[in-house]
Amino acid sequence: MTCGFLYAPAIMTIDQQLEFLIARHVDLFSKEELKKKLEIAAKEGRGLRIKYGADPSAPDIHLGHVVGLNKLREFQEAGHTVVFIIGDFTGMIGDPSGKSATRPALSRKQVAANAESYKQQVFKILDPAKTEVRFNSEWLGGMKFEDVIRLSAHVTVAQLLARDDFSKRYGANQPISLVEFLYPLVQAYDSVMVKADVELGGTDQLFNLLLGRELQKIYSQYPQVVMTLPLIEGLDGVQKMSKSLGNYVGVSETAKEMFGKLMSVSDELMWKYFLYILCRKPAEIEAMQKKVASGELHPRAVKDELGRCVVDRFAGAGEGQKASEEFARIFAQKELPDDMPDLKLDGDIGIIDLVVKAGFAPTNSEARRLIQQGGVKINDAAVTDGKAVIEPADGMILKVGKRKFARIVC
RNA sequence: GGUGGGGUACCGAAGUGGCCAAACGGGGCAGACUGUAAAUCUGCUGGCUCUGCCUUCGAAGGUUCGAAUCCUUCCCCCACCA
Repeated sequence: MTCGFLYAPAIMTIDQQLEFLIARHVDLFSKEELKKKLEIAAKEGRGLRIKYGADPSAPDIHLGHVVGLNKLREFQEAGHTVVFIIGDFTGMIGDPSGKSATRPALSRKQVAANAESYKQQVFKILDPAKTEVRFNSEWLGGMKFEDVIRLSAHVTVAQLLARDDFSKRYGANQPISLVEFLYPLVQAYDSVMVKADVELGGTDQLFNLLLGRELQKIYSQYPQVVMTLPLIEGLDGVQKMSKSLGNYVGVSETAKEMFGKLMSVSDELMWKYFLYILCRKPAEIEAMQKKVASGELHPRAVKDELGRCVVDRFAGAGEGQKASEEFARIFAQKELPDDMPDLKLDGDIGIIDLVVKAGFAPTNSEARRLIQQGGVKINDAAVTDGKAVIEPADGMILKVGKRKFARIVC
């Protein structure tokens, strides 16, 4: 079984290309328009401009982003150009998001640093040669207040309140800041400025993307095609994958971390990952599901493949196999990991101090709890007495919980 | 500007003088079971030199033997009406 990513065949008819490009979408406005755009582009011998916006405050690209990035890559494979917009202007203002605390405003320097990190990660998926990276401060930074007012005149409050999360929050007496209100408008204006043919986003972006169409019409442009892709659930299987919830797998994590995290997802969820992260064909996934249902294939084996393929793709070819083997040794055969941190000790040490010194508990109280609950082991034997004193010996192994190890060195 | 509702631990939310380090739920952590899956079950979830002590309920003062709870001042948030 190869772990190859699904790329476009070299030559496709317009109809084939259309089907390829709209695979896995949730919303699409509209298929006919996209077809028309593809035809015109083909006739004129150019590619379409596919817009995708990114928030500059989160330079950790994770599998949730990959869902959209995969689609962008597919557009590139079909000969189109991705316009990757980093929302640095809005990031510098700081966005008071309804649910969480006000996001900190970022400095110019931070934004620039984040952008670099962004590119590095995004180009694990996108083709740099067919990507145009833009910052929206380019056009927003020079706007006068007068321009802002003119822009705002195009949209009504009722239109904005039509957005699902706005109307919900308004109905529930939740605050909505004016900045948030302006956000969709700003994003829509970006579409005008980059002359987007298509804009891609998560399903939560639908309203903003559609507003882009409206605004483009007002500015006498041919409106962009809007396509949304699903927001996949994170490791907990319930909440959307996001950095703030900590339920994500980052594309820049180590092979070991990625693999371990993927093995902890639920069986139901892994199929989604096969579809949206690895872009496996639905028929292929169904075949696997049937085999699992009949008992012919163990779900663990399927998940192992998922882990190997994802790791290979983001950490480098061959890394997946290594991570899988290491994982099997540690958790199935309960052996020790290849590399674990050394902990230098000089003399006798209380078990609580040891756990804290190793960095496996933030406070003594926490360490005490872990010990009392049987989560602390020295050389595979649980230490449950908080007063125990450890005489260090070279090569002694401290294990806390299931996955924290340290080797003691004297 | 006016009216009303609020600010409690990671989050939501009870508590309105002592039985409050603070119910309950979520999350998290540990243990059992496993495929480090899910589900389930059990325990823990402020700190410490831990049968006790210290700090915490927006902030600062005050009343009281005793305050998250009462009083004063202040700060902040939300909705509605202007």
